[in-house]
Amino acid sequence: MKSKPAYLARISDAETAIRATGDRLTQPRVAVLATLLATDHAISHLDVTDAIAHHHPIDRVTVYRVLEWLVSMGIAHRIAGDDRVWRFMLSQPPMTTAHGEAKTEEGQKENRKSNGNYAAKTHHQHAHFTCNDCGQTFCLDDMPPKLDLKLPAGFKTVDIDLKLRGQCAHCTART
Amino acid sequence: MKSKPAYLARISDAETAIRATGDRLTQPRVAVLATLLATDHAISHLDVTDAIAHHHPIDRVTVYRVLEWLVSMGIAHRIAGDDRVWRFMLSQPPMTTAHGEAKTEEGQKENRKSNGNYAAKTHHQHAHFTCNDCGQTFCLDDMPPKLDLKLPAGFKTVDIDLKLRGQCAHCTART
DNA sequence: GTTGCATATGCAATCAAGTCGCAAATCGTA
DNA sequence: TACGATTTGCGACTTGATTGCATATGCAAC
Repeated sequence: MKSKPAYLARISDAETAIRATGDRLTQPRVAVLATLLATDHAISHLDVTDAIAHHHPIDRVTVYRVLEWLVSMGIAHRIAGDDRVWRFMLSQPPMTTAHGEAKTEEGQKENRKSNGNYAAKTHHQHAHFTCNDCGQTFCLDDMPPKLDLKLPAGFKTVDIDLKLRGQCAHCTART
Repeated sequence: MKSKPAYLARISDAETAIRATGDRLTQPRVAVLATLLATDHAISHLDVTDAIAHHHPIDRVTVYRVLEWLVSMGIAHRIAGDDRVWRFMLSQPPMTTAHGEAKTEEGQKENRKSNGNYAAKTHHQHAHFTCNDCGQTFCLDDMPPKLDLKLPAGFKTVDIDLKLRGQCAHCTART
């Protein structure tokens, strides 16, 4: 199915980004991050495992842990799917980097800083789109929607997740 | 903990609503729906099971199935939690009925009709708020936010889920 | 009121995502 | 090159949810 692993092309980008974190540069981390770099939609730990295992074996627990590490570094973020499976994708949607240059060290560090405990002031906001046909989840953070929303008195919002479902451009074109 | 099962007070309301579906009126269905009617936030199947089991034993599988049935009838809807646990609450938030009158048969029938396969035109929209402190999830459908959002070309939205996290009124007051 | 049958329930077994503990391997440094 | 801290891999385990099937139940026809 996956004849030539697409993630191989992103390995050096992945290495750069991982080195920028200051943590250890390991094969599994490189492979997982390269996989994320090579995709434009959110993928599950299983997707990651499959994509990599094709090329060289990797333990699923390791994938879980690397993914979690990437999230804690602010490099990736997780999305709760409707099938109660976590999906992951880069914090900066790869659309902006996939055909350009990899993330810079500064970018990573900034992400990292703002991550640790982001409970405070910032309204963290994400928007995702899941296609009912192909099941893929895309990140819409490029176009943050304006929300006009008033909460009941006393409610304080810290974090906003907008999840859209429908038909993606690709599936629309096919019908 | 739950000294007097609150759901008992809602049993006749539940019976009315279930009869309105045309399907069988069974003890488990009544008990589960009455439990949902008696709460103002989204609860898990386990919450439902516990609440009922206190009064008379019920199998957890039955709870799953009844909950699923309620969703298919359009009476309840499910919310994917951050802990990969489904939570359920009435489609019409019970705040509007809890201290007033139970849902009418007409209301139920209407729900049911619009549910079956709602893929078509309607933008189904839900807004939920989960408290980071107490963990409770509330339905904010009373105050639909206005969304100003443009999707990439070709994307068609059918369904919108807005999930907010923060601190609920109760927990805010306590701090 | 009784009977028959479709439908729901209860139980046990099973599935799958995700986590934990620990020994062995690996990375970066002294 | 060797050492020590960090990661990885493996197996066992947890837990929410699902499936199959025999039994029980609701409802309608008689």
